Amino acid sequence: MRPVVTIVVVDDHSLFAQALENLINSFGEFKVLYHVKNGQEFVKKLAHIENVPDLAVIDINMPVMDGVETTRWLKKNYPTVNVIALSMDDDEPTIIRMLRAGARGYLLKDISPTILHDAFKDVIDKGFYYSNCITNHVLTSLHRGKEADHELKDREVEFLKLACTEMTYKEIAGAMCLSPKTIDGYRESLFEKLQIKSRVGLVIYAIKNKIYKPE
Amino acid sequence: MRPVVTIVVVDDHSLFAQALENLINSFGEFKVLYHVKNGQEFVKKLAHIENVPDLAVIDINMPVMDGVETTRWLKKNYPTVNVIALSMDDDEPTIIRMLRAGARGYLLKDISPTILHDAFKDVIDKGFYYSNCITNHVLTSLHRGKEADHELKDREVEFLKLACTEMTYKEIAGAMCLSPKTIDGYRESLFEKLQIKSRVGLVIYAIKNKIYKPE
DNA sequence: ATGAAAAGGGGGATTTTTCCCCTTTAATGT
DNA sequence: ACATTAAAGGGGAAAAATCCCCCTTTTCAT
Repeated sequence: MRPVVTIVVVDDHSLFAQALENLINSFGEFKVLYHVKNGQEFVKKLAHIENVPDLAVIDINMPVMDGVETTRWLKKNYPTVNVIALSMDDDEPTIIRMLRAGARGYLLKDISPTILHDAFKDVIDKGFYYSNCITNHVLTSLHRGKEADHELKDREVEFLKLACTEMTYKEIAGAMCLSPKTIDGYRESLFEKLQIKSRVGLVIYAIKNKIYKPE
Repeated sequence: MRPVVTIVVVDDHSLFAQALENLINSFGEFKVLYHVKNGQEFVKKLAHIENVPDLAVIDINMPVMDGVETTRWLKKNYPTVNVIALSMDDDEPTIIRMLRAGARGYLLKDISPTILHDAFKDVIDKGFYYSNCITNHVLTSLHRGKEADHELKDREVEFLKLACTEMTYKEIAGAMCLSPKTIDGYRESLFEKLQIKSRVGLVIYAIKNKIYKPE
């Protein structure tokens, strides 16, 4: 008989977190220590060393300190904690970033309790859990190879955020302390990288990739 | 001693629905009959008359048949069912639409189980539950009066959707079988109504108001 | 060390977007 | 019946976005 596996839930929807806590506890083999609203609260809680769990179930879309940041911090400071990412949307870039940050599994919020249970067991016993839909995503991504991995630079991301406002490129140039011509260069190189043709394309890309979050 | 209140949960995140079901049952005074993934499934379930609940907890963002549609249908066909809307975002237009559709309460997913419990009791006993943040929203909306209720016409919504693509206005005009000049008129009137200055403003507005949904 | 990128910037042309003022036709209210 | 308003459309101009080809300086890997 192995000891009870301890778990922490990190999710800003506290109703969901609470409900999930009850569900997990009902499995019997697991014990939820507590749940927190975001990464920052988790960091605070972890200051008390007795609160370190075996497993952390982390939501990706959170204000303050999101899932990717939290996972990265956790892997650096408490590498023994296994991370399972929990998210509503299954967009590929997010999955990749989450796995690179150190997550051992990725689950969508529309799964069944049974699958959740299986995933927990797999991560504890085998060290990982990858559902079919996730492996498909990752495989297609890897298949496309590294030449398509348009990693945006900090400066480009900054520009992208401003491009989602009603500023003209000239105003953006002023805000970034660059010449309008340089901004024009950024724009053109992004059009090429992202395979788009207009500023609307920039906005849509930024929103899909959570570089700009409306509301 | 009153009889047990029966509840149905409608949410496409079945993990959340399941977890919420457990939580609600743990209150003791309520009994969740079943949970479904969307309005269409709810309609099917209701075909068996013995499955009609006292209360329906309905998520707003669902594929297939969303919260507003579901509530409207429910109020027409089963007016005795009380509806509590459950959502992640607290954007005002959505709240207004949901209340107009017939919801008796509006809750955010980041509330505590206690508040959830109170809301259920209020809706059953008093027929409504409005949290502080919601009443603020609604009051500010009502305060702004009816002249600011930019209800968009079908044609404008159609234009707005196309404006979120990489089509030029000329192409949009072609797609909508209108002169480019008419499209220019739509654009200008929307700029006025929505208090914006550029096409980026249109895209952001459309996304915030769920007229265009990226992925 | 040296050639190749990468980062910042310029000139200039073409389209698109944005803006303002104006006309016609059809629907609508009083 | 008549005024009003909404919807579709036009002319024309200024501003912004898009595109293409060019230059310098720095950084960086072989």
